[in-house]
Amino acid sequence: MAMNKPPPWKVGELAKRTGMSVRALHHYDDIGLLVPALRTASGHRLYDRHDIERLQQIQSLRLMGISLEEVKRLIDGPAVSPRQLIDVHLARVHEQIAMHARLAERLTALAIHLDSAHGASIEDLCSIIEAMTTMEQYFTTEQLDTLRDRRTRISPEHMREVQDAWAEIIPAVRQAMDAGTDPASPGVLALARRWKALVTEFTGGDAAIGKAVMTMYQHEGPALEEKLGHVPTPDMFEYIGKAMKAL
Amino acid sequence: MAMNKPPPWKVGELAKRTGMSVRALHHYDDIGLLVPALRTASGHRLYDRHDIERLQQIQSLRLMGISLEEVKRLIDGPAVSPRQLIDVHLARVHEQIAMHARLAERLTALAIHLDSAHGASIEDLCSIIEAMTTMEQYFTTEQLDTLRDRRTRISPEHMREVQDAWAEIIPAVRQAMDAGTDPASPGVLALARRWKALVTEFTGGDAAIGKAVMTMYQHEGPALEEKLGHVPTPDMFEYIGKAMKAL
DNA sequence: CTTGATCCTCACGTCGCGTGAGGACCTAGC
DNA sequence: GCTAGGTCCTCACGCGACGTGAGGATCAAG
Repeated sequence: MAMNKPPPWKVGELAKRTGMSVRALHHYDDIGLLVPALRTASGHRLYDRHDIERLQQIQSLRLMGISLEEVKRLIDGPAVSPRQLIDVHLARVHEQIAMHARLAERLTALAIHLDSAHGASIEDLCSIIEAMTTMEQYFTTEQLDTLRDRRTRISPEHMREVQDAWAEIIPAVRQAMDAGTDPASPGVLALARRWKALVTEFTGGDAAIGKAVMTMYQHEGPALEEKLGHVPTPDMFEYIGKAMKAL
Repeated sequence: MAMNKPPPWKVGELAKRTGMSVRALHHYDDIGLLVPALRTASGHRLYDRHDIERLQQIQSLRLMGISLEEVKRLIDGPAVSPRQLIDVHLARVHEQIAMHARLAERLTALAIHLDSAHGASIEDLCSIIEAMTTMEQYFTTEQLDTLRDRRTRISPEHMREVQDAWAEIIPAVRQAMDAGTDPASPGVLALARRWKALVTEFTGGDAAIGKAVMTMYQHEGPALEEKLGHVPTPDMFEYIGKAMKAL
């Protein structure tokens, strides 16, 4: 038997009834969104039936995530069509979702990296992030997924073996190239075979990934060298390419 | 041949190099996140190598959506483990996504309603929203999907027919009930048959939906009456229930 | 008349800067 | 040496939707 008190209501009562805070109602008054129909001599706000209807409209629209500004425009002037506003607003929400989804993906990938390299310092954390964002520039999402998937299946020891192999091969190739050795010479061919094997293992035979890696190295060469140690330069790609043709 | 000027750099140069705004760098200085190593006699900020590394860390962490406050805590004091922070942050992001996804669902449903009832005023818009949010209280998401799906397959004319049928049946049942007519009497049984058919058509035979409708009417009775016109009361449910048992 | 609840009006804080305002400094050409 | 245009400095308001007091007036009940 809720004895519904008749209007006019004071802020506190209205707040309780509608589940709003008194401060919010004050705010709506301040910005002219919901100005109470009357006030007592002492200045207390008194809301009438019409105000309450308006407040319910406001609450409904706010539930849809519409800003107070837009709510006001919608209620006060039917200059904007509801349908159009909903569409625009929905588009904004979808954009937000897409952004947050991308963020969540990055964070999840980051968490995986942190798990594998535990005891990570802030520097490690940041360089992983940097590497990830750099990779995002050059690889498609699927390619990144493929690489991530493959990485999880590789043991840390093997990872180090591969690193060591590159650290051995790259300087060797540079030396041969600088010495003007024929790319088709047996020594260079041996290097090319090892090179090709390493690349194939990394790319899984996917030529697109191989190309992406090359363009990444070409653009980010100096920056990567600091982090990875030994990085092939474009002329080395050319040189070893000749050797591979002679295989 | 980008001649990399050596540090120290002034704000404008650093801003260009890092893609930040000068104002942002000022802000980071203000909050003590990135205080330039030195200043000229006239007060111009000069950033050294160390500052730049720190800025790159800041940028990395900001890319993951981490707040300036947390970035500061992470870099300055390794009191918080990166891993934990990422997890917490990821949880927050997922929450955000869930919220926005729910919002998008509501907005999409709303858009569908607006399409069917075109030329909708703001009042219509708000009452649709209100009805939707009320329904959300009583039906599960799948039930709402089912109902929405079924609604789209029904022609507007049929919708009106159903409305008219209820407007006829409900007062008739009330009259019979108030008159103390036996629920098993032929007239009431005829009403019960029509009632049952209408309910079955709406619920699609789903008892859970039927129950949800009943509890909704019981809780929201008076509020719904204003909008839908004729609404059955709990005692009418009981009365017609007896009649249905006698069918 | 007192007391506790409710009401009022400022006004600052949130978060990450954008955007001026008003003035000092720096570099280059004359 | 002077001037002009670019860069730098320090305030300080603004955004969005209120939360959270501060300090004081008003109201309803005992």
